[in-house]
Amino acid sequence: MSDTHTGVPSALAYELPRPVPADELAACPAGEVFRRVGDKWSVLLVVLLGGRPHRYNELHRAVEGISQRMLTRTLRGLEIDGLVRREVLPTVPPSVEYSLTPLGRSLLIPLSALADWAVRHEGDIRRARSDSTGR
Amino acid sequence: MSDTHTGVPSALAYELPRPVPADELAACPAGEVFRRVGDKWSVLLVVLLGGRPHRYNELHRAVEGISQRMLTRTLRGLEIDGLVRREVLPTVPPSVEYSLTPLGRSLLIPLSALADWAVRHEGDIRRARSDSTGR
DNA sequence: CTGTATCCTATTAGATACTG
DNA sequence: CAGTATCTAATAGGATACAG
Repeated sequence: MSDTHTGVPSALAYELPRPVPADELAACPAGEVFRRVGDKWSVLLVVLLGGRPHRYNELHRAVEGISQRMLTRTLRGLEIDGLVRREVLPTVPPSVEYSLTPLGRSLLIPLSALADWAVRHEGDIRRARSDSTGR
Repeated sequence: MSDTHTGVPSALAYELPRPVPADELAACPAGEVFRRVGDKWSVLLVVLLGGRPHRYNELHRAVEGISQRMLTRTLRGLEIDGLVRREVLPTVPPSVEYSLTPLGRSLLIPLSALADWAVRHEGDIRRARSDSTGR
């Protein structure tokens, strides 16, 4: 890296879509999405449903740690935003199947990219944290 | 479409890194990252600093709506996780410059992919929401 | 200019009990 | 099986005042 910082940090700049001006960010829908996806369970559920459809209690067992309340709430939120589809099957006793909509599946792609980043840089973050905390 | 599919339901399956098994997700560092990045201000600040380094009050003005408390707290969090660098310049009065670390810049890439998704599907989400709520 | 400290509110999430 | 209802604890976040 030859340049200090007279603009864009040079090494990665060509890989990035573009520099984003500040005023454009404020009105940007990205904020909404990051909060939808940034809660405690949404990503987990989306990725899980990305593998295959699941029934309610199936999700409850798979996620481990989620309360019924939060499972229901999170699924409702995802359903309202059009990411998840809820289908009641006419069985006795009733069963409900949750699956990703096409929109939900399309989200899975950038989501996976971010998850990938997380896996690759897990160590960096933990190291940085313990440099701050531990010492 | 001639499918050689194994059992993956989606037409998008071949675009995805892989189906993620449930037990792998629980222990996965992705959750940590999505929460770090899912709070109200982190993404905004990271993307902003991705454009160029900023000083404290510069960020305070650029973000608009953030309190001093949250600006400081969010920057500290990002610094602790090694995404942001804080440099005190020996001026009078003192000035502090915040910039992305290489780790922070690398995060900018998947972050931009997700932001891109948000921009492209903003309408879909709003439509889904109003189908549920307002009607 | 660059923060800290304090107080207060709203939101998130967990636990538990109950229902069609 | 697939939820709802209620209560409570923890956390996030804003407003304001003050400080080096």
